Amino acid sequence: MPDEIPNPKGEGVATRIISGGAGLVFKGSGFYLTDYGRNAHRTQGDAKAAGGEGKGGDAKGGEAKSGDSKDEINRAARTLGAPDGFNAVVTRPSDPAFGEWATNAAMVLARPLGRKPREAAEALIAAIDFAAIGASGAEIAGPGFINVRVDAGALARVLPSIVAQGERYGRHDSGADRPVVVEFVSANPTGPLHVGHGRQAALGDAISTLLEWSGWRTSREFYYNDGGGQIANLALSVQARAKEQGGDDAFPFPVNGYHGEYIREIAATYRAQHPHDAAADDLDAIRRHAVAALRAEQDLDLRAFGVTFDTYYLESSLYGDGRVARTVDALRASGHTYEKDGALWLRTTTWGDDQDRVMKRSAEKGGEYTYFVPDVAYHVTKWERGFGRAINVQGSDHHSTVTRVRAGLQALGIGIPEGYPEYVLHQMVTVMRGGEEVKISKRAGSYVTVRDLIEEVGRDAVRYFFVMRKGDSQLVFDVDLARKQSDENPVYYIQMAHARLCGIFRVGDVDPATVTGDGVDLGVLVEPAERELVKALADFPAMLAGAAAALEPHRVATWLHDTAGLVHGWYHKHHVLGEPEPILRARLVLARAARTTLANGLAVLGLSAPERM
RNA sequence: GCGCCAGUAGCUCAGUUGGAUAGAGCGGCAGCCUUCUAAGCUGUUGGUCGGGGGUUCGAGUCCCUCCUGGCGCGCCA
Repeated sequence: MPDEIPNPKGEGVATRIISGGAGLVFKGSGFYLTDYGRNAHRTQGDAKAAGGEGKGGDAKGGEAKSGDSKDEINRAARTLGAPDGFNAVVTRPSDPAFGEWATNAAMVLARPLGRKPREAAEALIAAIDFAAIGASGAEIAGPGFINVRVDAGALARVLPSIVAQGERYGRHDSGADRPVVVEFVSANPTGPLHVGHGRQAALGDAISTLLEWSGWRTSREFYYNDGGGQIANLALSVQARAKEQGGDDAFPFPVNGYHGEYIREIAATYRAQHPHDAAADDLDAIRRHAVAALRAEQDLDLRAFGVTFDTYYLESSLYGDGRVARTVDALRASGHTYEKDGALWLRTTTWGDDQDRVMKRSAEKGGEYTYFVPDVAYHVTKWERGFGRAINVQGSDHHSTVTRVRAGLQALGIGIPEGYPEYVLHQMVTVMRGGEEVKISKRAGSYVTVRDLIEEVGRDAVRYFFVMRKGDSQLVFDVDLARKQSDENPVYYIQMAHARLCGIFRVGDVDPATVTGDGVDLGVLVEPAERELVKALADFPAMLAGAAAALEPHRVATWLHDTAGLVHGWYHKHHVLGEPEPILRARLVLARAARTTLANGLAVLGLSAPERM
């Protein structure tokens, strides 16, 4: 039965599907058995305790959202005879001189309507109900763009809406409370977490949060590859070090053993805690000790990083409950397998793999299942646990597994969609310090761990640096930059913007809770710097929705940095305290809305929003 | 050889899914502290968007083809 472990966030309990203490039982084949049952879904209903479904982007009385503008433009276009498939593109122009909204609709319509672009634009402008979308006017620009203007009062009507929604501003419910499982980190318990795992932890956690903000019922899952040769290798490595420490230098160190310093430390604690095995002969006990020690280490790393999982799933449990055997039987029955050279193969080429894959090794190779069989069995459990959507965050070095896991699921023919699971593959991380690359080699043991980074530059900086780039890009982690507490460091820049906004209320002795925007004339927010800031705040929900849909948290990081820049610029150029009453009151509303929105963005990335720095 | 990803300013990277004069940060140069945090702000410098074709009103973005780099291509996980 699963252990219940406290969730550090204090939001109920998480369930892990491994036993805490003596659950690992060595089986002759080299695999492990746990007491895992079939109750992974048991606490699923609690998983979203902190989430909830948002009614996001309440546009009532606020600036019209791009979706509303688009609907109106499409409606107007149809009155002119636009073709059925027509769908206007409405964007926020980069140059404020082009207004608050722009559409290319007239240029796209020109051909089907048989008119020149600018003529089509004139007709379209005549047909659009601008009042309905909160616009004060429109003009034709360039080759046929229609630029829509919104006056200050209408633009700023979004601010009271932001204040009213508070911590919920930016949430929406497109996920409709459907369950999704996000698997990430999934490190073998053979060493501390390295920087690659760190990127995955930051990325996976942010993706999970993004999905929660989109109304998905998200479950974070950690899969332990605790079977196979790697664990045996770990045990042998520790044994060799233990014997060495006991004075037995003749014992051979495994050829592919782990050379990290942590192996010596684990060997030392083993010897201290197992005085009856002074000769270090009990390989089974050594293995259990090593796995427990490394899992504890990884838990500490994750805790330091502020990442919490709802479920821990042990590969070994798949053998214990017969899932691997059942999966193999089902695949055999599907007719997609064959025997060759004494091994059992799956015809993965049917689903686009470049070669068929071995499921079960030949007798002379040990007769065991290859890793991908439990992988398929594991993903079947995701499906059977009710996760109609599954997202795997992995390093790009695992991309070859994508095709074969999906192929295995398709071969089973149990109704799992072809694109299941979805994969977010991230490129490798290069760590730079003092202008030189720090080599990462797990086997060599001379690599940078997640905890090294956190201790050196702080949790917030590590998390931000890991999500500020698109996962597809290789990431250079500049330790020297991350540890700087200055304007060169983007995470401090963003947090400083938030702290400054808080400072306005603190110094002015104004209780933010009293600033709601009720009865305040927001039409006085006419300065370009504040108009730009208002627009950035208004775009927050759409930006979040886009980031969630694309599974790209770096968009949030980019938005935060851009918006922080707008805050700093506005703060520097315009004062709040000491201004005439109408200006003061309106700017306090802007300051509170900006503070709330920045804090929400920081929260999505798992970053703190300090009130003073 | 095959597959996936990337190539944008001196460096690190964005670029709203095909739109207007390609943007930030850092670096360089020149300025701003009796006013809500100078951990900040302002100005400036800097580009054959890897090369070449193509698609169309319009391409950093889509297609083809080369070049370069990373990661994979096992009866390892």
